Amino acid sequence: MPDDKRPGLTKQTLIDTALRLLDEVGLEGLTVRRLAAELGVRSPALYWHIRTKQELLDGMADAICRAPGMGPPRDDESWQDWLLRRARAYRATLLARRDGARVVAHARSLSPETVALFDQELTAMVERGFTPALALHTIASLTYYVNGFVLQEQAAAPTPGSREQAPAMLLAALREGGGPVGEKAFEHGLRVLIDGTSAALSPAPGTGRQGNRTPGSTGGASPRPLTP
Amino acid sequence: MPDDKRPGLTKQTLIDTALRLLDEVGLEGLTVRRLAAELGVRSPALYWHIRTKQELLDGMADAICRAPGMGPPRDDESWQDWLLRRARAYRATLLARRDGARVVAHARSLSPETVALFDQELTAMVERGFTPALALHTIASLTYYVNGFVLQEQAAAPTPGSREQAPAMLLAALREGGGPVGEKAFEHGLRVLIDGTSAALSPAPGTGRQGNRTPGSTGGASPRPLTP
DNA sequence: CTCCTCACTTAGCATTGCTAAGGACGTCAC
DNA sequence: GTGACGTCCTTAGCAATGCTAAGTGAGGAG
Repeated sequence: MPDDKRPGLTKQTLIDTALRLLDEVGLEGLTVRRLAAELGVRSPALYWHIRTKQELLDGMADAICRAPGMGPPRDDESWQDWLLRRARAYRATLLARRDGARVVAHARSLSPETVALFDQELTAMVERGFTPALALHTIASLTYYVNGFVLQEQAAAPTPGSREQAPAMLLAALREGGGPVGEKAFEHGLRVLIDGTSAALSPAPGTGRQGNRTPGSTGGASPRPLTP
Repeated sequence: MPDDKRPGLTKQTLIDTALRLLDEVGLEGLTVRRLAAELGVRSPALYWHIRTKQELLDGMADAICRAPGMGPPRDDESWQDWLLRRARAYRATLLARRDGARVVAHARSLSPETVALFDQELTAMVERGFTPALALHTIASLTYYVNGFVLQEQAAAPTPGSREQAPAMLLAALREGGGPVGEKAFEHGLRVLIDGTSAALSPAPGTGRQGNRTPGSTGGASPRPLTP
């Protein structure tokens, strides 16, 4: 089906193969020579399609950021539900690939397509009552949280026996509610961020904080806390 | 004061010098040979004091994590003020050193001393009304946020001219309230996290969410939103 | 004085990202 | 046909990396 041009290799081919190879060998093991071998060519051949290895990594990060689940909300979706869904999908995408978080952390630039997708998300948020700056800050904060979270999650060598020598309160916390990573920890921070955003978007009456809302466009923003 | 033994070099000396050198040459430029030259020795000499370069990086990250401003709150400090202060100090510490965030992101383990300090923080939070698990999740979320934030902040090559070709809504956001990084963006996410934590700690009456609080120890936890 | 351990040296290995130069192959003008 | 040209890949190799192996000199213990 793919109406291929002449070249046997494409930048996109490199990126796809590199992502697949990443799962096998990890970021440390992802060398230019190894990728070339996977593609059946010699390593300098890759430099006809990419200028530097960093450019390849940027492409990989970009592909990850355009995973299914990202993108603007559906029309019937509240911004809370959408942000929850998006953040979970984003974490799942990062977790799905070995060293996925490290790859996006090392990326230096995003493609115009991804920026455009991001812009659609901002637009949808503004339609739901956010100011542009508030929308940007909200989605940025959420992204930073997920990045930092999965980065820790994937960096954590389980280190068997570390739990035994944990100090008292830390040990109590571990016994009570799971570690600092994992599903429960992620959901906690996620809920805190969404709840806090609700408060920032439409401050409760009487708290006297000046909301920087555009007056008169209450839209679909609802201040109710989430009900998990 | 330090009762030095014979050796001219110490693991601590390596770490301190490496941190100083990091500001000069960045993480990419921080090679074992370069550090050895800075210390006036040949590169294999360092391997008498460290097992691997990663161990050096771990030590550097550990030193960063024990910067001034970290550690448990003062007695007269509310947990909100303390978390705010701590998060700001943490960000400032990461920002102060070139590639500071990348260094802690690459770290694989923390020293027992740092874990103990962390445990003191958890204890102080429990004294202020948190459950151990809630305290752990809260401080972990905050740390992930700051890590992710500064990581982005220090990765951002300013890319002059990128603002001109930004899509409509993104451009509006940039004009309105500053970029996705910087002081304003950081403070926004920080406030959202603290406000959301207040809600999680003592849910507003009537919302019907089951708080996992230890009943009867309301402590110093106050549900008021922050007044910036 | 001898021995031993510590702390460092010289020499070098395998691997890395990347470059330089060349060569096979197809297309197109003439 | 044929030569010029652009595309895409090759072989060869460079400088730099983390790290290891083996040796060396200094200083204390006996």
